[in-house]
Amino acid sequence: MVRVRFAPSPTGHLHVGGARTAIFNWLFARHHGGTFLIRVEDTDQARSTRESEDMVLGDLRWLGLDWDEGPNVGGPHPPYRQSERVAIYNRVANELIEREVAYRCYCSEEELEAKRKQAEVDGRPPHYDLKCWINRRPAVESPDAPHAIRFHVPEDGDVTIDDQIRGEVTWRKESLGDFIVVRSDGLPTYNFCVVVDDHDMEITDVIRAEEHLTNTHRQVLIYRAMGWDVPKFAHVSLILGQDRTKLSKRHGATSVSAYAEDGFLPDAMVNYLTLLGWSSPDGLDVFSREYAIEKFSLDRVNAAPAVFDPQKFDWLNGQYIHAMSASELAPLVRKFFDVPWLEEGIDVVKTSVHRLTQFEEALRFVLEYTPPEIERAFTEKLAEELRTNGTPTDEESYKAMVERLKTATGTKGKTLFMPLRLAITGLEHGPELVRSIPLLRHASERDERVLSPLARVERILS
RNA sequence: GGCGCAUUCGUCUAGGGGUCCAGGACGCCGCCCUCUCACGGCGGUAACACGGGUUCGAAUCCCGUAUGCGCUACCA
Repeated sequence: MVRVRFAPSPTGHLHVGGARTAIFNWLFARHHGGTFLIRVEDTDQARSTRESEDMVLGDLRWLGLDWDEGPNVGGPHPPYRQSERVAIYNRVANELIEREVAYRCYCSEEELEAKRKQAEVDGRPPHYDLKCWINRRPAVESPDAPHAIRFHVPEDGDVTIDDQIRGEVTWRKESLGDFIVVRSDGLPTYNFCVVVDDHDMEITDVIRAEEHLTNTHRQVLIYRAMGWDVPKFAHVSLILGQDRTKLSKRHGATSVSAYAEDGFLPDAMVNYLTLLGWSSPDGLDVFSREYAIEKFSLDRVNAAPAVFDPQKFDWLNGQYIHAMSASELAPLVRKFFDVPWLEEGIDVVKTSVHRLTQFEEALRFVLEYTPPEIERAFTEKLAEELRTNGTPTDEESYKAMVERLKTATGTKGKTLFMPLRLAITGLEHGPELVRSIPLLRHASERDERVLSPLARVERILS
C-alpha cells in the first residue's frame, strides 16, 4: 500500500515549487490507489503561523488536490502538525541516547562557531569535534545543564540510496559531522522529525524537492540507528526563474494564489506544473487530471531543473478556457467581472482570451463606445436600415441585413465591413460582427449602460 | 574548500548504442482561413556544454573539465 505525504512549512502562501511537489505526490498516490497525506512542518516557531497554514491548505484545495489524512481531517497517525508531536520526538531522542547513538552536547553556540571558523582556516571540514561524545556520560545520569542532543555518525556511516528519479546516490561517512537532532530549547530539528514522522506515518515513498537530497544521508543514519525500514526516495529538481536562479518573488508571481487572482484555472495550473519535469508517454501537452493519474510514474520525471515559462502557462490556460463552455466559464468569470449579459459575452470573445481576468478587457466594447469618424452617407444608410428592419438578433437576420446594406451602399467586402464594424463597435478590431451585433442588441436590452447598435449609429449622426 | 545533483532548440521536453544530418510543445517568422483581431490549419527557424575514452558505431556507456544549483546550521 502506497503512502505519500506533502509536508509544507506554513510560512506564507503555497509557492509553485511546493505546489508541484504536492502534485507529484498526489498523482503518485492516486495512480497507485494509495494514501496522500498532509503534514505541517511548523517546528520553526519563529516563521510558522496558523494563518499561513490555512493559506497553504486553501491553495491546495483550490488546486483540487484532496488529501486523505492531515490536520483538520485527521487520520490514523495524529497529530499531523509537528509542533504537536514534540513528545514523540523526545521519546525517540531518548531512545537514541539509550542506544548510545546520540548524546547530550553542552557546547555553546559561540564555542561551536569559533571551532567552525578555525577549522575553515585550517582547511579542515567544519565538523563537530566530538568533545561531548568523548566525554559522554551514562544515559541514566540526568542532565545538569542546558544541552542539545547530537547524533553520532557511526563507523559504518556510508549510505547509498536508490533514488527513483536520480538512481544510485552515495555518501561517505566522512562528509558528515555529528549533527543536532534536538536543539537546546527542546525542539527537534527538521532532519530528525522528518524521519520520526515518516516512520510513524508509515510513509512508503518520500517525494520531495532536490534541496533535501543531501539531507537524506543523515536521515538514513537515523532510520538505521532505530532499526526502522527506510522508505524509497524520489528527489524532484527545482523550478527556476527565467534567469536560471531558483524561482522567487522577484521573478513576479510565484504563489499559487497569485495565479488564481490573475485568472488562471486550477486544472491548467496542475497540468502546467505536471509538465514541468514530467512528460506524458504519449507526448501530450494538454491532458486531464484523470489522464495524468493514469499515466503518472516517477521514471518519467526529469532530474534536471526546469525554468518556469509564463508564456507556455498562459497558452495552456487559454487552451482550457477555449475548451470550456460559456456556462461553465460564467461563474468563474463573475469573480472578476459581472454583467447581466455575461454568458453570451463570454461565448463571443472567449477565443481571444487566455485568462479569466481578460474577459473584462475583451468585452469593454460593449460597455464603452466612442463615436468614430465615418462617412456620413454610409452612416445614414446604416441608421435607416436599423430603423426599418431592426437590429439583427442572430446569424440569419445578420446576413439579411448585410445583403440589404450591400445594395443600399453599393459596397461589399472590406469597404462594407470595416465602416460597419467601426460604426457599431467603435473599434477596428474585435470579435466577428455576426456575433458582436446580436450581443450588443441583447446586452442593451438587459443592461441600461449598454448602447444598442442603433443608438450608437445615431450618436455618430448627432 | 569538501560532498552531492544537474547539463538536448530561447523555454518545457522525447530520446535509454545503430531506426537521430535528433522528434513534439510554447515562443518567434511566413502562408492559408477571414470584415478586423483572435481561434484554427500548414510550413519554417533553432539544440545533443567541452575534452578524452569504450565500441564497427555514441545524444545515449565511462572518466575528466567547465558551468549552474543544493547541502556542509541548535532553518525547513
